[in-house]
Amino acid sequence: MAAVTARPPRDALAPLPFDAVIRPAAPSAVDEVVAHIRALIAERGLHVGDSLPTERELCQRFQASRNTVREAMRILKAYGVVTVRPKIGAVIVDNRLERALDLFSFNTIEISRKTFADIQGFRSMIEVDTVERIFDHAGPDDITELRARNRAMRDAPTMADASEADFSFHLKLVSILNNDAVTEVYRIMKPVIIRIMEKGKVRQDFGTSTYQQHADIIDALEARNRIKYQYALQYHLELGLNTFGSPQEDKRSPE
Amino acid sequence: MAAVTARPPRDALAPLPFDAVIRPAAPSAVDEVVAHIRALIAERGLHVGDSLPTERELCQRFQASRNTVREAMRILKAYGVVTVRPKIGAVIVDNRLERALDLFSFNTIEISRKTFADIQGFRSMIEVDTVERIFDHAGPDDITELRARNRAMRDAPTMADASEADFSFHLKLVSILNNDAVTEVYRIMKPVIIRIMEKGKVRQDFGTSTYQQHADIIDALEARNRIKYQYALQYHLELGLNTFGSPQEDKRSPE
DNA sequence: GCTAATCCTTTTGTCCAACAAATAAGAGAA
DNA sequence: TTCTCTTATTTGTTGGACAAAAGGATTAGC
Repeated sequence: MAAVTARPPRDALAPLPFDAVIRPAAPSAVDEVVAHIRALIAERGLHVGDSLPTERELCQRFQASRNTVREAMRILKAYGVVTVRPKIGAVIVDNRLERALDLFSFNTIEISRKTFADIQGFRSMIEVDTVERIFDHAGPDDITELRARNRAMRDAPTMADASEADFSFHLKLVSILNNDAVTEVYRIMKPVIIRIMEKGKVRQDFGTSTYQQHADIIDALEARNRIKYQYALQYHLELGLNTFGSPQEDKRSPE
Repeated sequence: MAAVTARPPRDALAPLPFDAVIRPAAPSAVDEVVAHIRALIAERGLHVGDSLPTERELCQRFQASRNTVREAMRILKAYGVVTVRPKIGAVIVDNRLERALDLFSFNTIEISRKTFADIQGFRSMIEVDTVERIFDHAGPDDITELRARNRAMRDAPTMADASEADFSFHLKLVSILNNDAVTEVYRIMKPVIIRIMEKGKVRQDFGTSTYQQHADIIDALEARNRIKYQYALQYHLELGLNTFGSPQEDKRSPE
């Protein structure tokens, strides 16, 4: 009597095999359940604090096994959109920011060189290439604030505080652009940027070389010297690349 | 005959109940497996491209059931540190930035005038201000591809298809920068950008004025004419601003 | 001998059923 | 009424089965 049925041929109605051939990225049952749950949240207009149906109810609703639903729930938990407790069930939360931080405290995986280069390249576009916009908007108060944050970095007691202050300096710089989209993206990227800042540095570096580089950038900004500003900032951003190591990793086995 | 043993009392050795009281966040079996795998990666010094042991091997090594190991693997996949394929197994990757950005594609941003201006400003920084980088990287193939996508937009049957093709054009433009961080940010902003593109337009506009603007941009890029390129692109991006309504909200600094 | 199609084996993907643990809710006693 | 104990429900974990994918070994055909 068919002890285990194991997911009736993809879909009881449609002959999926052809579809599966055409579409290489066949969504797994778990992915489908995740999409279903997201759709459920959307259509019911659920917000933080609201509860989701029980696992078994979701099994029945989406015609999936409990393990499949549980794996889907694991994804949602990992994304920080729900918390699950026994008997209580799944409750919608918003811990996405914490999760983003968790991602890069994941010391087990070293940030790849490609990621490193892309992030620094992105920052270079936002901070260096936008020189005209920054010069347009920067006022005396901004200069003062930048100097204060640079001193805070120099005087920070620990490595973590120093890199936090370092980020704060650059965040202030881009905030001069007065563009929420930019600051939001920077906020999301903060964990990676922090780790990049600490890469190959010791505490003392923040108080000496990094401090001096920041000072040069501020001076150029205050003097409205475009060339010097771009040179100083570009130099500052590229420095970490050397400490990262030789770029042999990316090579596609030159055979 | 004890068909299912189900995790012998937490730990065969230690009396955990006290611990459980002291420590409110009692780590689940899945969390422990995740920690074990992280430790395994660290102690073996595994990097991007290396493979993890098979699921059943991990079960045996950590004394956990396969479902538990699978849920742990789901977490690692959600974190973007491994990819798993049948028969191949789990391979270490680094898609954490992509996942971090993904986290924030959940919320449906409502587009205010300020948001609209910021998004367009952001695009202007990425597409216009980076002119030197784009000129450095753009090749004949890129020009051809841009022309193809522009024609696709002109010939699109519906409004939705046209705006999709419009986005595709701009995505191709920024992809010339060869920076995953930029393309990822564009990808998550896609829904908003699409809505901006359709704002105050009729289907015909994509085939006439928008098509011509794109053509001008491509011509300038091909001719390596920086001034013309920046002018054409900036003009193109600012056009939508007028159709959005009176800009009384965003007090433009009177220069 | 060499190529190509076929079979085989390994590994992940999904399903099912059971028991353990946690806990909210209700029943019962003071 | 209020506190405590029981109960029922829900998540957490386990074991086992089969399906599907994919690489490797085997064999047929030239």
